[in-house]
Amino acid sequence: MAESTRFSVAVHVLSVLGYLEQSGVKLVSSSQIAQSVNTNAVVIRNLMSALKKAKLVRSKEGKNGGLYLARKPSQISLQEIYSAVETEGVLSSHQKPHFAPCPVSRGMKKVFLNVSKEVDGAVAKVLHKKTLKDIVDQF
Amino acid sequence: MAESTRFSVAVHVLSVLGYLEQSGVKLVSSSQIAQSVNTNAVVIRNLMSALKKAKLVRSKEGKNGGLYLARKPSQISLQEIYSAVETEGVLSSHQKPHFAPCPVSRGMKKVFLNVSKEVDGAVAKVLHKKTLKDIVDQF
DNA sequence: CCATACTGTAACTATAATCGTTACAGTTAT
DNA sequence: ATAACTGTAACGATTATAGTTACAGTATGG
Repeated sequence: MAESTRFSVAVHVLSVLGYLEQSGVKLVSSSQIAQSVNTNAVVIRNLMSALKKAKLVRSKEGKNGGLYLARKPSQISLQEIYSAVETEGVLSSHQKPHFAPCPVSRGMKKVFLNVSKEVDGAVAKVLHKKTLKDIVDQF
Repeated sequence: MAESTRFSVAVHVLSVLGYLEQSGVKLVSSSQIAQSVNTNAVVIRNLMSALKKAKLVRSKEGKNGGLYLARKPSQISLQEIYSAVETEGVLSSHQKPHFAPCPVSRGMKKVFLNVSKEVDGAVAKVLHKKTLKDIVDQF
């Protein structure tokens, strides 16, 4: 499987919200955000669905509605964004059934999972230190 | 894009070579390895092509030929395996053209790349510490 | 020296994941 | 009421990856 770009789009989207918030804009519509990302508004709304579940954004429905950050950018870590939109870790194991006569084949899944967990932990540590504010301040 | 499983297959393949080497087996054919991974022999040979370029394995052609490790398992780090088979880092940025009027859109690529590099560095550090021997010893 | 069993690689097809689109129901402001 | 939004389902398009077929090249061993 090719790697997901959901995380990068999520960071982009939240950065737009954070950036405009600084300029006094309270609500941003999904189609405005879609313009910035250069994609379809529905793609943004689907992503927002995940970000809402993670309580990173809130929305106002109806006319003149839109999206806004649920917290201050300094209180949103990239790690939270990551886990909100990516279900799997950074390394993915192949999922073929094992070949019973081979001990390596039988044990591979478990062994790889341990490596995978360790890598995910290191990634989480890096992302935990960075907040959305750190990103927004660069614009 | 769905995430690549090339790394996990590469670790599996090299583990098979390392494991059998311990049992005195000098050469393993691509179809034997394919059985263990539960895939096609050509998939293995294509992967081996990358691993040969990285000088992690060698091959003997012709009848009774096969593949073998170029170095001892203790001298092969998971980091080397990773960079041999994965061209991109663990985080991938979306590649849409930017929307010129939006500063976030214009700057996003560069900003995300910095995060990406930092994450890749952390992953490399973890993988560098682990060798193929550490993996093989678990079987 | 020919049959056999391998590697190496190109070219093509199949499959699956993701993205994008259409459509429409629900909600709120004016 | 109408217009402008969000929310979500369903479907189609696109793309990445895996798998397959085919065959040339190479070494071994009878």
